[in-house]
Amino acid sequence: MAKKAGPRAKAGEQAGAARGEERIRQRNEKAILRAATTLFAKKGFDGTRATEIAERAGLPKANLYYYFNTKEEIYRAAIRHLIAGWDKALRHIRADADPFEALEAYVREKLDYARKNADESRMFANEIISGAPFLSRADRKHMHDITLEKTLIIEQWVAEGRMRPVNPRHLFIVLWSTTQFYTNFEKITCDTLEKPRLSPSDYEDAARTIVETVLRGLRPGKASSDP
Amino acid sequence: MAKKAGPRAKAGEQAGAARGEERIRQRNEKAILRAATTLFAKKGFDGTRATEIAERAGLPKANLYYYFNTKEEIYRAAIRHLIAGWDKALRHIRADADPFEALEAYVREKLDYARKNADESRMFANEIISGAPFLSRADRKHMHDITLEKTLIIEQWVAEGRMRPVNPRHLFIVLWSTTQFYTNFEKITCDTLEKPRLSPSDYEDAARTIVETVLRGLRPGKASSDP
DNA sequence: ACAAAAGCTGACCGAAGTGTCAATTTATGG
DNA sequence: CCATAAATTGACACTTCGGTCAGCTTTTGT
Repeated sequence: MAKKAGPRAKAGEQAGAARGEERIRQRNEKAILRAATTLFAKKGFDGTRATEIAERAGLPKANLYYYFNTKEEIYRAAIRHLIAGWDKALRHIRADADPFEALEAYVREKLDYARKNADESRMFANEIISGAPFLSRADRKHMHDITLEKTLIIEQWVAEGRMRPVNPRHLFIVLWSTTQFYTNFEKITCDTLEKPRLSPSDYEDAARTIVETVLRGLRPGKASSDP
Repeated sequence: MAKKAGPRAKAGEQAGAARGEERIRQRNEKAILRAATTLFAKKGFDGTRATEIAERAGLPKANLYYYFNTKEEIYRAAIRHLIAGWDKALRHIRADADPFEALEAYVREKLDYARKNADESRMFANEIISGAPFLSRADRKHMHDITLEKTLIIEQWVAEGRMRPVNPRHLFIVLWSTTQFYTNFEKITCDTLEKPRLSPSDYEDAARTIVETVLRGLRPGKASSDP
């Protein structure tokens, strides 16, 4: 199939007037994706109605289908967008950096990213819990490759005696889980902290807790393993 | 409304033949709840069709509506069930216990519970991410109260110098996030560990990692905070 | 200025899904 | 065994929702 969805779906800004070319299309697609992400995050794919997305984007429903062929296409576009931001924070993990400075920077940035992009973060979590039915093999490979690369750096640090021995894959899992929990499970976090909403200072407390528990446990030092 | 849903919805086993009283009803409700939990976990409330639940429970759809008035009622019943298991693992946190033995036992049991009740755990995660629209105030208060109680114990341990200073609420959040991540986000965990499925030994590795990072960081010892 | 392309939209359709019901069968208690 | 309650179910009513379409308006290039 694939018959309509606008006349020129691809072919970015190749030449000619770079000014406002495709301005309208870009603005509307962005509005649709923003609205969709918020709704998908809260209500999931099936729980979100095309009409709702349209309303939130300030467009009539039929207009949605001028830009996208199906609701699923909107969902996939949103997923693609958030996959692109996956590895941002990982750039701190460099072999020539100080392990603990690098890991702390990573934790703080990840926490910050989740806070500032709460909807994306939640939508992603939803997708994974549901078994990642819309993640392409390429998406998963990408995430996997990036992780593997950073894994090797951790192993190197361990080999150099700069950190305690640790399974780097599990370490990343622990770091992901903690940094995403605050945003993804905001409701339960708020209940626990007895706050109506999470403030920046709560995120600061979170960062400190993660650094002082998870990371401190990895600092080299005489073995105090058994009591 | 609320007109049907079986003749005797409540009034457990009060008297008379305790043998097979209400056997059929009990069996069927259980089958429905089990089937529903699995589906709600994977596809969310709106993504799950009443027909699917019925099929999975081995019943015709109309029979579902003999036991429950609405799909929402099924969902609520499932939620109620899993809230009941929330505090199981927390029983290890007792003031007279050794802090690290207690915390390790807690971590291991929580990990184990999540693994063995993956569907419930995922359904719960789904509910929270979506903003906990079906959690009653009482449910939330229950969770909050239990947590508060354990929080005080941690504070006592800190005051006695048996652990490093830590914000107990954040500590619990870190512990929840890590212990639930493996099950809730199984897909991403598998990709990261390069396994098709998680084996018990992977969970053992997870437990060890959590204990050796998160918990080790809390052991008292001379301050090695700054480099 | 004007033609062609892009953008917009109200009205509509068919598929699918929730919940209903009346009629039938099965279990239970005396 | 019979009467009454419980359990079962196929067929159906009603609604909602994803997606279409034909014709309209606006923008753009020349």
